[in-house]
Amino acid sequence: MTLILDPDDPAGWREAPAASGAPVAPGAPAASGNRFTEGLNPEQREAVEYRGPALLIVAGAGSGKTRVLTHRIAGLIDSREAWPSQILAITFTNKAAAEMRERVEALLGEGASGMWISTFHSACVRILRREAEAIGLSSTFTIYDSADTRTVLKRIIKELDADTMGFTPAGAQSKISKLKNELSDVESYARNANMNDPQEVMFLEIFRQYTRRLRAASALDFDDLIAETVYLFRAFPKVASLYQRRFRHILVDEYQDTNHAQYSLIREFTQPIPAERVAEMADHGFNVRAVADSTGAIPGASLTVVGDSDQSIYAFRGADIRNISEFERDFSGAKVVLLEQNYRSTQNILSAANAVISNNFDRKDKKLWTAVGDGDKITGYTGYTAHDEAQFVADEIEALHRTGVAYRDIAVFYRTNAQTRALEEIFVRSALPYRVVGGTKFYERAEIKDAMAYLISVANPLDELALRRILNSPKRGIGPATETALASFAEANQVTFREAMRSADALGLGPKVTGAITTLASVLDEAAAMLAPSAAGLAAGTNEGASKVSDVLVFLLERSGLIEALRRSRDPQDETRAENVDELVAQTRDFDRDNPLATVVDFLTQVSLVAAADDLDDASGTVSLMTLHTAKGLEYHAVFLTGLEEGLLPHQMSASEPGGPAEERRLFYVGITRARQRLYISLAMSRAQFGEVAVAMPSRYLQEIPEGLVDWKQSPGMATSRGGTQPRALNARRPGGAWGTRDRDLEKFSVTASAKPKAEWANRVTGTVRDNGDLTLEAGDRIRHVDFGEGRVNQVTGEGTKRIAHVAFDTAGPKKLLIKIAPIEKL
DNA sequence: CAAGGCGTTCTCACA
DNA sequence: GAACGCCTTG
Repeated sequence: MTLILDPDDPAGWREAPAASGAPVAPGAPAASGNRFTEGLNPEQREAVEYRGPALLIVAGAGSGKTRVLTHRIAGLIDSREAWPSQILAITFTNKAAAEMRERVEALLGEGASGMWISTFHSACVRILRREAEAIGLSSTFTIYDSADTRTVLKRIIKELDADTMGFTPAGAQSKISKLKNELSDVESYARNANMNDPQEVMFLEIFRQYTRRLRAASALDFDDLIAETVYLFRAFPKVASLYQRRFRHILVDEYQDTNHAQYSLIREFTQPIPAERVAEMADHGFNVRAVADSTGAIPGASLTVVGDSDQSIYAFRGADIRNISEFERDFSGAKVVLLEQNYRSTQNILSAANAVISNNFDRKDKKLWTAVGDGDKITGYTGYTAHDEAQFVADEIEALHRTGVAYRDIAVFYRTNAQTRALEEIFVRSALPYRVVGGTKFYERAEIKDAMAYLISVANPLDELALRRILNSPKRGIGPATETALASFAEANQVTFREAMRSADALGLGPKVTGAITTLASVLDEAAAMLAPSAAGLAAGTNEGASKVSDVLVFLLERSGLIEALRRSRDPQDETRAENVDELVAQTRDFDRDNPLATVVDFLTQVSLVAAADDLDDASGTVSLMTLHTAKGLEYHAVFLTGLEEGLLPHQMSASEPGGPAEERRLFYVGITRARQRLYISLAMSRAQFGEVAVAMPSRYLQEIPEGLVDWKQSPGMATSRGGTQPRALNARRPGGAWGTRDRDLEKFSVTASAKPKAEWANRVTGTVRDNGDLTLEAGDRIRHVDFGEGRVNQVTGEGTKRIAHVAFDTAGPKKLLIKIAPIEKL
């Protein structure tokens, strides 16, 4: 095995300053009173200054943990206790990583190159690409996302006829993911499997096939990225030692969401290096003296973790809350610092959060408090339909905006992505600038996946999945039968799918099909040649002389005919698709500009690892819509929590999982604590599911908010007996318990849903899109709106199809309407 | 043998 | 409400 120096990161191996050589005695305070602790409260200061092998910072929501982390890192570097290159900080998203780097650099007043601040997945990819050969992978391995994984599993299940035994791609996927997060592989699973159970035997076969296929394609799934890095370190202690020697300070954010594999990885990073291996490394020319102790060994890196078990919301992907609750036991001599003072929210918001989360038993009691005062009450609203609820949200956003709150300081959260539809319809109609963060992402669109598959096929010729994807896209008359013929030819002749394509002549297919295949194969070969660096680049170990990513992509798009097929198509949707592909090209141009010597593989990696929260754009000046999961770690002046209904929050699927309702409650807690000044909670009494309208019940968590904190504009109680009885306090306990699943309540709801005039509510805001064509309006015109009645146009702004009428309605108040589609008529 | 049309299936959150 | 899979047609 060769010990590899980081070619693009020479600073990483510089000799460390003497100061970091001798491990600082646990508990010894660092120099205090420096500029990195000014303005911090005593607990924060302690978290910044403590020096020792292990530190747990229990950071309640909004307690300034990012500040503590960045100040801690800056302090370590500034005091010369560590070089930037000796620091490894793990964050949850790439955006958080970029932000942390900026803040550290701002504190230091200089660049801090060599510092690794990244997500678990990015750090692992970086290591695995460098050490790929050791574990029999190509360094250009592909990263499969869950859709890719599902496609592979679908094929396997079909081939094995496993669906007859009740196996589904989704089911197998989640089981395999769970196993990998526990660091189980096919062999270890096989050892413990009950071979008399046909179900288990079949699953084992699926798991084995899946593993084999990813291997053959030189591909890793998301879970592999972590697990393979752990295996690498365990199987090759010398490789592990390189990283253990280099990283002396490991910091992990959102520690409550780490799973077993990630935990194991952290353990590997913080292992000490025994004296014999240190001596061996010294023989290989590594400078180890600066970090070795008096016995000749290198002590384990110091570990700082930050987390809040109340914000643990990723149990579904294997996050183990015990990692944080048992930290002190795992790392003996660990110091714990508690941050409870909140600098984000008003007391009313915190009181609601505290009250809700206190319903989770089995937690360390922790109460957030603030010095900023009570603030406004929480505003509540119960809509009759999801559209009604969305209209409330839109109206309140406009009201906030009129008082001077910028759109970018407002966010709307929901439990499931499907809930965006109603919100978007209303927002578009209200001419409200918004942005859906995450969701059906750009890179998940079919045409983008196609274009990416071309790049992947060139970068990693072993990737059969990518090849099969592009085989008949654009349509070249290559159907499933031809695809199967190629696959069996490859199998029979022990060659790769790609080679089978090159020798398509030998398959005895029709001349047209054969021609299509060989043409595609040679286009890919030509593109592959573009990737090779020049002799000078090879000698220097850089990518010099290779074509730019954008050039390779444009070449592929043109020569494959993909872009032409989209442009020539009569399908109006293909026009948008062509634009999307153009957008992808523009992105590769940006990438080339920002990363001059980067490879196609670098681009593919970056795309694979973008997180939902990464495409947040603070400068966009729009309202942000996102799921509660994506919202973690963010904060807004005003927050709308929507769809607070049984079945959504808690989600239906959580009921059957142990700990499900408690995790859903934490999700609610995370949502509440994102708000700085204003919090809105809302729900609908009926919601479309499966395309059908279903009755919705208020979420059980709503009644956990103390009565006095919420100002209900329309409470669930009022809504049930609309127009009839007195408004009933939401929290009023009735004999037999609060509203929940009792039949009586169900009746009430269904009465409203069915007997109440449908004409009035079912279509209060129609879901259909109108087109008012070239209706012209100007200030002074009177109009009639289907929902809002009559009003007067005050102003018209915008151009063409984006013209917006600012209307003062006689009863409904001021609204902004997108003229083209608003259900209005001129009077 | 491929392409397009129609009935059937669900759908949680994410790197 | 759309993505998938099956079925018919070209």
